[in-house]
Amino acid sequence: MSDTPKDQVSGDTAADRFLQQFTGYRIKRALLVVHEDMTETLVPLGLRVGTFAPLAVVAANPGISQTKLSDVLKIKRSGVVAVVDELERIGAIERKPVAGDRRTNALFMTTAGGKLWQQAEAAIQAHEDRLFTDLTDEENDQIRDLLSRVILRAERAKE
Amino acid sequence: MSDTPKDQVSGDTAADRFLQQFTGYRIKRALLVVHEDMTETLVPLGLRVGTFAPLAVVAANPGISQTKLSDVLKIKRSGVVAVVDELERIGAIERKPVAGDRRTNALFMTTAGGKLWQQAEAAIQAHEDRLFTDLTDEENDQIRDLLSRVILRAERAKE
DNA sequence: TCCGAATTGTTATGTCAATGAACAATTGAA
DNA sequence: TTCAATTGTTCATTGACATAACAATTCGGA
Repeated sequence: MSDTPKDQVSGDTAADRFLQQFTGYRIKRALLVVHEDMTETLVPLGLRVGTFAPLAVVAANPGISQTKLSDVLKIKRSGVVAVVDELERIGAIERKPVAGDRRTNALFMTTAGGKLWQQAEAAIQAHEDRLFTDLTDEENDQIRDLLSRVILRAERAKE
Repeated sequence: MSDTPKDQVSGDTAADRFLQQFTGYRIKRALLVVHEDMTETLVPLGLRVGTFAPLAVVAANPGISQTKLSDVLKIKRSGVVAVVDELERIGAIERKPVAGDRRTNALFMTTAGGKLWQQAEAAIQAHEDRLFTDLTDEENDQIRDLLSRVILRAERAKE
């Protein structure tokens, strides 16, 4: 195989280019690098990729229930339990009883959690700026719009 | 919470819109729906999302080694073993010894595998056309170009 | 008012994709 | 020739989910 004698940048081979004809594969690869960089960004804060989104939702929706959270995050209620456990354990949020319904937990951020969220949001904003720095603002808007349309369309089709 | 009384389309709440300010989250959600639809598309062919890409690479690179395959797919050699096992078990590809090197396996598609690949490629092409039908050709090119730049940039930064 | 159905959070268990560490066989290089 | 590197492999583990069952609680209709 003399056409690829020893290339460090293996993302530039003919085989790779062939594979990237599929948009789905590109999305996967893009998520891979984003996930990796995001993980490194959140480690110093004691957060993970899987706890950032829940924290964001609770920050924006004080008193949200776990079921509602599972709905927003598109994960099952059983999965929410572990995530809320973790965020509660590190003291970022807390479960509180709800007046009219003893089944439900209302999720609130602690004051420590508020500060943590401020840092996390700034860190992730910087991370995205860094990763997407090649893109103009217009391109950034475009890519987000296109992704949204794909998501909405597919979800509507599932009904 | 009277602002979201009972919406079936939970992807349209304020909470969700807030979360989607992060491009990384949109990518994740997009991959989720793409992955789901792709799975349904491949089931009738006896393939999975995780076996489609390897099959594509072997189709385009007859005689490729497992290590090279792991390099192209960005997964570890140990992970390739299981995938190649599966593709060999369903009779799509086969391991063949290499003349000059008794360590290496050369991967080739069987004739049955060739037909399977033809069907799979067509099915996935239809799947992408269906999912991305809202997008013009130009937008499709754009989104792929933008994703590529994100991927290349992030991978170069890791060196 | 009462009783069955639905909802909420939870536990236990499984699955799927991928990783890391160790290993034998083989090859390459000093 | 001998030591380092490479290839494929096994095994144990992880992370991020899903499914199924369950107790406690609430709701809705006879």
